[in-house]
Amino acid sequence: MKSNPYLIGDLAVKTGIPTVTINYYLRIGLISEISRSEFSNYRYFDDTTVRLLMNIRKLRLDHISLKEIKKRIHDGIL
Amino acid sequence: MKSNPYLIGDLAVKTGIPTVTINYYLRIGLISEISRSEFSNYRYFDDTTVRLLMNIRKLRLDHISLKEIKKRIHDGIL
DNA sequence: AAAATTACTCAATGGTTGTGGAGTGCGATC
DNA sequence: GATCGCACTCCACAACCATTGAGTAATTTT
Repeated sequence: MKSNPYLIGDLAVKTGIPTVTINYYLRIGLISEISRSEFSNYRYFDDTTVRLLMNIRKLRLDHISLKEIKKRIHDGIL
Repeated sequence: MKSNPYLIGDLAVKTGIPTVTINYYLRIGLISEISRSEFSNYRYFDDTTVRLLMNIRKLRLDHISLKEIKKRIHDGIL
């Protein structure tokens, strides 16, 4: 039972994080796509990605480093 | 959304129907999108659309008219 | 102080999508 | 024979997405 599909631009609208930053987070493996378009190679995301990004945004406003955030995600705290 | 998300190009790959034709089917209201990207305005589809298009393809190979197909869809036969 | 790291940010290239309008081949109708 | 409708098909435009390499300001490390 999945949720709504999103493309990267939708994530930006929903989270307030610019697409370039989200692209950066993808590049460093902080977040990842749910699946991909077979044809266009576009990345698909869903509501879990939105929630994760919102949490990341909060932590970043508290000056928590990306390394620490990555660790928390890996530890299942996020 | 219930199943995997698709963009129009994915539908073309999965059904063998060219994107231009799918676009035409959309234009005349034979099929419709499940939802849309808020940001890019791209159309999202899912597996129900894939199955519907495959049925349409079969009927079309049997020279069933689009009007008849549209009627069958409306009547819930498809 | 110099060098390195962090967290972005920008730019260029090439493929994808939406939209509207116009064109095409073909069988049916007048 | 000309016109009509059907079922596509093509075109041009603008916006979006993926990827890569490079740049940058601020902080940290050496």
